[in-house]
Amino acid sequence: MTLNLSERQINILRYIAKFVDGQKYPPTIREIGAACDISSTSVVKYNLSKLESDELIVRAAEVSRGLSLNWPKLEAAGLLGEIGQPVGQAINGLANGVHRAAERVVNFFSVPVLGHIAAGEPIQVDPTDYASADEWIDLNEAIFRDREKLFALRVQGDSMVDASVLDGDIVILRQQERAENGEMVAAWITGQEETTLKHFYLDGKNVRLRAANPTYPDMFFPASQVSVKGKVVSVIRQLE
Amino acid sequence: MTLNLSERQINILRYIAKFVDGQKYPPTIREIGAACDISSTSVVKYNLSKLESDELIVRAAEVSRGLSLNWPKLEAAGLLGEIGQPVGQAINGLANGVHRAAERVVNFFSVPVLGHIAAGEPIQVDPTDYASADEWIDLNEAIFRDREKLFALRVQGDSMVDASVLDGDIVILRQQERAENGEMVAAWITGQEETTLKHFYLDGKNVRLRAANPTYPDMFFPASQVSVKGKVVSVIRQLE
DNA sequence: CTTGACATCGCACAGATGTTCGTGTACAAT
DNA sequence: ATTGTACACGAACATCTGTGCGATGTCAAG
Repeated sequence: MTLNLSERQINILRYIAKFVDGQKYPPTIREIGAACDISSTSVVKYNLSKLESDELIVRAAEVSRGLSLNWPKLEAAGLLGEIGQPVGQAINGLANGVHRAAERVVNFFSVPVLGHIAAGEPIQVDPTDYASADEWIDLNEAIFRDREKLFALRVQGDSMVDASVLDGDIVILRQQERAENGEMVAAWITGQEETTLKHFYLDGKNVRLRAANPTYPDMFFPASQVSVKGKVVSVIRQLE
Repeated sequence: MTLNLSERQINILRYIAKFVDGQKYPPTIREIGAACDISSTSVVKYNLSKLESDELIVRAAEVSRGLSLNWPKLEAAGLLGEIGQPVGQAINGLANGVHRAAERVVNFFSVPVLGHIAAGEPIQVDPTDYASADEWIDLNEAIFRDREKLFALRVQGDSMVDASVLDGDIVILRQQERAENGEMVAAWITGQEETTLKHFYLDGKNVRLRAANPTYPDMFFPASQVSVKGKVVSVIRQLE
C-alpha cells in the first residue's frame, strides 16, 4: 500500500523526532497534541495508530512515552527530508562507513525561524505552531558538526568586547593549530602572555590579529610568538 | 571531586543503557528497581538523584521515564567499560559499532569547558581529555529548556551591533509578552514601526530601551507603544 | 437523501509512575 | 552514649498518561 500521510501526521513525526533528540525520551500523547494543535488525546492516539500500522513508529501499549521512530521505514518512505536529516552530514567523523538507515539521528535541534529581526518588520510569534515556520535553523549543523575536537571556553571579563563577545559568553572552538586568514581564533601570544580572540591574518612571517570591532587597533607579532589553540566555531550567549 | 559509585549505582547505569538501547525509551524507576533488586521506588530515586548530582544522568522532574544518560561524563569517569556502550550509541560514533575512543561521537549535547578565556591566562587544550574539564556546558539545558515556547530570529544587517549581536547571528527567544527590568527582549515599537533587541526597563509609564553597547543612547517610549514579543534566551553565532 | 468510512472531539476511567514521608540500620565522628 | 550521615525500605499520595467510548462533522458513493 502507498503511504498517504496527512500533514498532521507528518507534523507528529517531526515533533517526535525533535522531542526525542532534545529530551532524550519520547513525548506523551498529550505533549504531541499540544504541539500539533490537537485538542483530544484520542485523536493523537488515532493518528499514532495509523503511523504504527504503517510501521513508521513502534509503540508499546499501556506504556507512558512508549513510542519510538522507525528510521529505516521513514527513510524508505522518503520522509527523512520532511522530519530530519541523517547525521552523516553533520558528523564527518562518521564518514568512514556506509550507514544503515537505523544509524541515523534526526536533526531535531532545529527551531522554527519565525522571521527576521531587522528594523522595520513586525514578527508574528506563535512558536507552538510548527506549520507556520517558513525556515528552520538547524542547530545540530550550526553547533555540533564534527564534535570530536570541540571544546568550549567561557569568556571572562570584557576583554573580548571588541569581538562582540561579552563577559559570560561561551565560545565553542574546534581544536586546530593552523588557521586561514580571516578566521577568528583563540591564540596564545608568547610575548604578551595572554590568550585572545581575534581574527587571524598571516602576513609573511608576521601575524596580524584584528579585532572584530574596528575601533580597536590591530596587533602584530612574529609568527613564532603566536600559537593558535583553536578556531572559533560558535559563540553562545545565555541570557537567563 | 572523585566519583564513588556503589555497585548498585553501576548496575542502574548498566540497566538504563541496556534498556534504552533495546526499547528506545527510558525505563521507569519501578522497572529499574525490579531489574536491580531494589524493592522500593524511593531507593531507586535516591540512587538516581546521586547519579544526577554526579551528572552521569540527566533527569526531568515529575516526568515519567524522564531520564537519560550523559555519555561524555560516563566516558570521563571511565565507566564505558563498566556499563558497556549500547549499540544505539555506538552508531552515532562509528558505523560498525566497534568502539574507538578517538572516533567516537557522543550523542549528548554537552561539551567540556576547558578553561576561561581572559587576557593573561594560557589555555590547555586537549579536547579528547574530558576529565580535565573543570566545567561542562550542557547545551541541551542552555538552549532548549522549555523548548515549547522557543523560536528563533535571524539577525539581518547591523542594526543590533549595539547589542553585540551581529549580522547573521541567530537569536533564540522565548515567547512572552512581559519582561523584567534588565532583560533583553525583542520589542515592536509602534511609533517607529520597527523591531529591535534591547534591554528592557519600565520607568513608570515609560519604557526605556537600553542598548548593550553604551555608546548607543537609550530610547524612551510610552509603555503603550512598546509590545514585547519575546525574551532573548540565547544568541548563537556561526563562524564557519 | 441516506449510508458508511474517515477524522475529530471531549471526557471519564483505570492503570502507570514519580514523589513524599515516616521508619530502620549501619557506621563513623563526637 | 549521642549525634550525624549515608543508605535502604515500604506505604501512601498526587499526578501523569494511555485507553475506551459516545458524539459530531465531512464527504464521496449509492
